[in-house]
Amino acid sequence: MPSPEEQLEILKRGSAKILSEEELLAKLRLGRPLNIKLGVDPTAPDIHLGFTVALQKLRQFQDLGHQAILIIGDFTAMIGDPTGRSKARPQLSHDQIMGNAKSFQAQAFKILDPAHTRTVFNGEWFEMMTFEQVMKLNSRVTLQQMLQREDFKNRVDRGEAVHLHEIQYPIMQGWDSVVVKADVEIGGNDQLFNILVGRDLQREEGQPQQVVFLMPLLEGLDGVQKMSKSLGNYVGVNEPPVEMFGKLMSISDELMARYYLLLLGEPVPDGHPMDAKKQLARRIVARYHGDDAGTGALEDFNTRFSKRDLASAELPILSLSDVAGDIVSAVVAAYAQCFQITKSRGDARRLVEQGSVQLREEKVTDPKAAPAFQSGDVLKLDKTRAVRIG
RNA sequence: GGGUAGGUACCGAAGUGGCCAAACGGGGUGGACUGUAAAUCCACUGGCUUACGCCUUCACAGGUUCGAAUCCUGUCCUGCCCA
Repeated sequence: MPSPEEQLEILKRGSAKILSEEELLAKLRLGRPLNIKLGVDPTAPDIHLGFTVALQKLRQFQDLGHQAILIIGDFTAMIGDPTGRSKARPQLSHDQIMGNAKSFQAQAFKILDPAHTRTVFNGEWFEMMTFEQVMKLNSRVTLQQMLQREDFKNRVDRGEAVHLHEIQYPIMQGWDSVVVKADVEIGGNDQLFNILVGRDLQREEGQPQQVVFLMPLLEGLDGVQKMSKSLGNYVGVNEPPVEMFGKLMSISDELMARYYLLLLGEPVPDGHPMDAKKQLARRIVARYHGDDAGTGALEDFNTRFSKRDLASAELPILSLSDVAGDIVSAVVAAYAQCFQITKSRGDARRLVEQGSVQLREEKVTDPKAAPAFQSGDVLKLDKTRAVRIG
């Protein structure tokens, strides 16, 4: 195992902020595996690339001999982390949450080392807390402390509702740290406040305080807001290779530089940005689906988009019997059958009228058209989707 | 509890009896241009319909009216001020 000093050097790489490095070094010198906490709220069934930034750091801790503690916030998910939000999250049912939690764990182990991971659900301790205990916990935090938070303060200033249950969130996250006796808590850059609350509570409980270990936030596909499930601007690690590849190809050059840095830990290579982006996409697909899938997705992309050769690309098959009738019906059926996307006939008609739909490489712009479909025909729906009639 | 301002489509926000499926902006989608990039330009953006039109929608439930997002009553929710 590397020396504490060496470990610190390794761990510092790619981090946004550590409070404090001295404390971390002192803990590393204890010579025992540290408890490294990372919390997740299973508010969606997918882990996205943004979250992998923290997961990868956690893995790095593991590789240095430390113990990962993955907290699944089944209880806190019901509240929802208000961090950075301008309004309260919709509350999820417990069933939804547990379903998400399950697939979540599976995905997390694409990155984490299961042998050195302890997974715990925070419902374990929150569900049985008495109101008395809750009040006691609450008595340690003041309203003013909460209002120091930019997002709460903004909402107050703008005259928007801040519900009391939202204010509980940081306290609960902090209590998690007490329960698992965290030595270090990893989080996104916006988690400073929440993690500091954990330190406060640990001190109150007479525990050593956790080190705050913040990772940069990865921007979502829009390049502006952080990658998040609820904003829909994310790339899930479980997404099919082709989709993942496609999403990554759609990012801006500027964003690509961030992705290189945060996901691959290196700068953008020289050359045409498009080639750099293809490499980025290939490597990330390979990371979660294997090298073959990465190469396959790249090849698929090349035939499909670079060469615009839909005919020889692999396409979902839409049965000939499903396309009886006019072109609009066929488009609706294609979205529904092959992509699980519900389009209204109005939507489909618009696509046709605006020149998005092509049959056998020919634009079909008349919604009334009822072309004679044949087996093997390629029906292009929009920029990225096409099906083969089979 | 009292006063007061509000609750409009994905979001923000107009509209205060018919011309409202509802201005405008953002977002989203499609097209042109490209590198499925950015920027830009154009179009579309409740459902059904080729269309005329029909249906559902302006917190919820009733009511007035030939006609309601708009008026009345009740209910629920939120901000602000007071207690």
